[in-house]
Amino acid sequence: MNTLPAKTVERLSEYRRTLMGCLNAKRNYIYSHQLASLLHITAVQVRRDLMLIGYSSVLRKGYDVRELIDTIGRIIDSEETMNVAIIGIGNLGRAVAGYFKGKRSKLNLVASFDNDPQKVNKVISGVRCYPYQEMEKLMGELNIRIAILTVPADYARETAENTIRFGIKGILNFTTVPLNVPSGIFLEEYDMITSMEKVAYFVKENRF
Amino acid sequence: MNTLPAKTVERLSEYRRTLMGCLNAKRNYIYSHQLASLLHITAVQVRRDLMLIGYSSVLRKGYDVRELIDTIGRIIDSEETMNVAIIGIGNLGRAVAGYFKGKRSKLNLVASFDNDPQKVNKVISGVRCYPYQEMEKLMGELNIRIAILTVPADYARETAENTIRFGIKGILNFTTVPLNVPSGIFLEEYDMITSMEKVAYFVKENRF
DNA sequence: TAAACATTGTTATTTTATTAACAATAAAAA
DNA sequence: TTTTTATTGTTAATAAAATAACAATGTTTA
Repeated sequence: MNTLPAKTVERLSEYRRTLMGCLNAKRNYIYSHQLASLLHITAVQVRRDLMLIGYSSVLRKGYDVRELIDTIGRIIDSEETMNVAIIGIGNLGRAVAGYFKGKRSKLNLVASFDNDPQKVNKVISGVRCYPYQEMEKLMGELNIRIAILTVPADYARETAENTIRFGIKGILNFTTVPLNVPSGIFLEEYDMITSMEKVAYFVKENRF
Repeated sequence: MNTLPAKTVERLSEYRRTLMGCLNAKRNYIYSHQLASLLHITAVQVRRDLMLIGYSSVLRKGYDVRELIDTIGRIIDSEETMNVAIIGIGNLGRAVAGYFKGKRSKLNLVASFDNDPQKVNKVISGVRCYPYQEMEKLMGELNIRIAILTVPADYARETAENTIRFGIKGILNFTTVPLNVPSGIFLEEYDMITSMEKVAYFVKENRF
């Protein structure tokens, strides 16, 4: 299978969680327009995305919720679990950690790192916090593949370089410092200030 | 001036902050390719964005950093300050509040709301937390235009509807629940789980 | 049974975003 | 002074994403 467009991957993640909600509500089949409306997108978008992953419904009966959840999982999850660490377990790090409570099936938060002695060697938001100095050793031992960067801006670049040196393959950068990474490392950045200023701009303009 | 493309607005926010860093470093002029490289994008992108806001440099001298900061401000900031509230001052809310410390010039965080008696009427992360019940009254009094939604998923929809009823014009939704809003309200959503699963997918695929 | 209908999968079209190409031009070098 | 060079602003080309169009087809209704 070819690599999917990034936007499709994002929506697949959202489809799956929405579908899990449907299962909980004992709904076993769902039409494209229903799934679309739960996510406030169009039915065509849903059908197109599902086409890309080769999923087919029974005509006029809608999609089999459980089956579709599985199919999406086969596409976007890895075979074995993928281990994740949070670097910097301040407010933001703890918030992110909280999302792992609901058990992301194949994504495993296995460690956090910090250099605050108050935090080190404690379990914070459900995950053990290790001293920053042990990162090198533990990245290997725990087979950590993804780093979530929630350190203060001043440490962003240095920390990112370290995680890469210690073998990380993907970084989710929540700091406001833009990173660049060598090829072979996947980088996803999210900047909250940008989002806030964007909202302010469009509110001011009031046409969008 | 026509409304700018959303992506351009996002980059303008990033340009400005990068330029402020330059000013601090006593750099007064900057070439498009230098600004680009600080953000790990292309010089054409920078020039194109600046073309859209009608900024011109002195040829071959690069952009005047201070002037460009001002120009961007005139485009993306509103005349008067725009007031913001954080709804739900848990870990994520506190993390967001932290970004206002550095004083977003025209974006003012004036309140947070929560219904935890432990938090109410205290100053948390630099902002006073008011009881959820007072939202209606204070949204008007404090002239709050933008709501940042950092409540637990179960409250997302209800809370969003309330903020809209109380006069908010823009929502930045950090919950994992997709919202839909009436026209005239600007909605920006960010879903951390989606980002994490996206990173996991591309790490697994290892071609992007 | 035949006609109308609802839904899907997919191709075609449009829109949006990015990248490339290049003329214009001033500074620096010859 | 003339030539070369570096940089910009802008138009043209390409790529990516979203939307529309529609044939195919099984279900329901008449």
